[in-house]
Amino acid sequence: MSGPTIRVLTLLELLQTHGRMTGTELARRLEVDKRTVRRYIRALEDLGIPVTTEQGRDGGYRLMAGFKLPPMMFTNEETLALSLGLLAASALQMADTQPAISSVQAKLERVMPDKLKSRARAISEHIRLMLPSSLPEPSPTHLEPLLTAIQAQQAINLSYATEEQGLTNRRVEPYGLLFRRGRWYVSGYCHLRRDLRTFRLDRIQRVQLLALTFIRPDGFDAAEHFRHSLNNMQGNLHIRVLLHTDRERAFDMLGSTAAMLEERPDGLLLDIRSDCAQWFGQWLCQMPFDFTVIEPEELKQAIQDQAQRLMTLAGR
Amino acid sequence: MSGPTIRVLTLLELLQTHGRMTGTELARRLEVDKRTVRRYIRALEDLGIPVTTEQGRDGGYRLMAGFKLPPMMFTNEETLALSLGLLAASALQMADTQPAISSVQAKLERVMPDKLKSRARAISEHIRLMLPSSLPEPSPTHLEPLLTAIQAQQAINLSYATEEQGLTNRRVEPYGLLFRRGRWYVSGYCHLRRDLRTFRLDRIQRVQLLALTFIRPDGFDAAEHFRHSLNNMQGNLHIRVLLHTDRERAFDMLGSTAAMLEERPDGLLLDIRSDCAQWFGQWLCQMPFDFTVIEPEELKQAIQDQAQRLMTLAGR
DNA sequence: ATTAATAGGACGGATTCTGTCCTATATTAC
DNA sequence: GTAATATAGGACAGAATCCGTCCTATTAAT
Repeated sequence: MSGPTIRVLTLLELLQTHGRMTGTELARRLEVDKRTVRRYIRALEDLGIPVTTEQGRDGGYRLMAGFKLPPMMFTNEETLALSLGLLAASALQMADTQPAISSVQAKLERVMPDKLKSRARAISEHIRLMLPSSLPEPSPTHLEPLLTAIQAQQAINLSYATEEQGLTNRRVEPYGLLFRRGRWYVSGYCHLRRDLRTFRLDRIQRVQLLALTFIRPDGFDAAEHFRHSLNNMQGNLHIRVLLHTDRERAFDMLGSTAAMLEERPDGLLLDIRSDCAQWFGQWLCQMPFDFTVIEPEELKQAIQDQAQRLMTLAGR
Repeated sequence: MSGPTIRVLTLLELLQTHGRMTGTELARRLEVDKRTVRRYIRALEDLGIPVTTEQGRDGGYRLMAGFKLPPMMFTNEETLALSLGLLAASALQMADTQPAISSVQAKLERVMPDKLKSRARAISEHIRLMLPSSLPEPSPTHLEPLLTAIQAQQAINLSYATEEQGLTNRRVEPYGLLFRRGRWYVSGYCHLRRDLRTFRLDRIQRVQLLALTFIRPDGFDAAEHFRHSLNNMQGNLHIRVLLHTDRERAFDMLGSTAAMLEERPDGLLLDIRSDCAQWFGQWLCQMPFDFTVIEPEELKQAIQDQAQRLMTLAGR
């Protein structure tokens, strides 16, 4: 965002996408002073663009109702983001969308000027993403009806295969969908269990939309709930492990979890909650660097158990 | 018509309403010199607005189609793919693109029919992706010049920090970019080492485009080369391990690698090549299920070593 | 009254812009 | 082939703009 010209255009775009915006907000977005935003508004008015301004509390700028322009073509940055996104969708195989992705690319390229088009091509041809992809088998067939139900806030009837009880039938008010480690989940209120539950899509046999609407609780976050339901299954252990390594090597093993490591004089402290000492212990067993378990005792035990098992498995 | 900013925008408007216009005519209308009109045209091009210019008699300037986004139609599947892709790009934090992603979403929504728009909204609001994201710190600053160089098949000069030798300087013919486990890499022919090499972007200090073009070998695949360079560092061990578990549990641990498991009467056979027995052994150490190492011996040794270490680390 | 908005004048320093010279290049008409 | 009419863009120095930081005024909602 270099010159004033592009900023004025961006201001126009911002006003068109968001309805009303305050000067302060615009100033933040455009990275200029509030005073300058006023000057830009004035410039738009000089160009004959009808900007309504409202003074006082709850005031702000807005384009006159009915004034609509088509959006500007994507910028270089936007094209990068878009192309990377499509690459990611393709690499993650989140849904059975390979042909859809190609045709989206084709449609978008058709409306781009040559320069952008070749840029988009370059991105999709010369960038490779190696991402953990999902199971090869099942395209998530139930995604479509679930999305509809969530959008319309419509209850559904699920035929769901649990590990313990086999096929169950339950009425569910679906709140949100989640994709994690190659699998799709749907979260919602389950009338059978009378609680929030999360269901794996590949275990759903049948989805039936009901003529019952519901109201989604405010601020429901599927990821939040998922994490919560993982952590609260049992135990909820407070785990503290000191890793004797540096941030870079830690990142190689932990990925983004590495961000929450705390610096200590003798290493990096991993302070985290987990549901299951055994699971966490096994995970720790792959670390190429040394570590010290501060708490809990169960974790030490889990690691010892695993080590014992490994000795036997690799025995000659 | 006060400042240059307004005049550039007026020029845009003039070109939009009249079809073709000569520089002299534009200069007259804008009350500036012809030279300045040329500068304004240049400014528009820098903004990403495609202007065709025709030299010679009957020449002039004209806007090309594609400086605005036209209305667009997508199928349901395409909308899903597009929205998921943008969600993924946002979750992976591959580049410093959060604002770009939002504005792409906004622009696309503006050119879609209402029905699709609400669908796109529903997808981005009700679907959460939990994906391994990259390091919080460094937005990959060198992505842009590298992409340009790859696209133009232009050699570059890299200032690269290696672990062993510190800062090095080398001429590289960049072939492709790769994103893997939260990090960006560039692959290409390195004139210093006279071989294909892969460089981490966060270790690149400076990229300098050279006025030297090269020819990319046909069918170069960055992922291929990356895998190759990982595997061929040393040894190139042939590994065969029998996993005593089922496909589903195997997938939980192996991710997409699970696809290459072969069914055996007594379990699933993992037949793979790896460079380093130690690394692979440590990775195996986290498995919650039993397994049998068929070959090589080094792998058994590596697992025993790790198990031994774990015993010490978790000793009371 | 207070608060949170817009409105806009004044000013100085950093930056950009602009007209005037150039020369080069491409296309068309004759 | 040549002339005519376009665009393309480097260099330079003086003029203008742009922008943030001061102000003070005004308007509307709480």
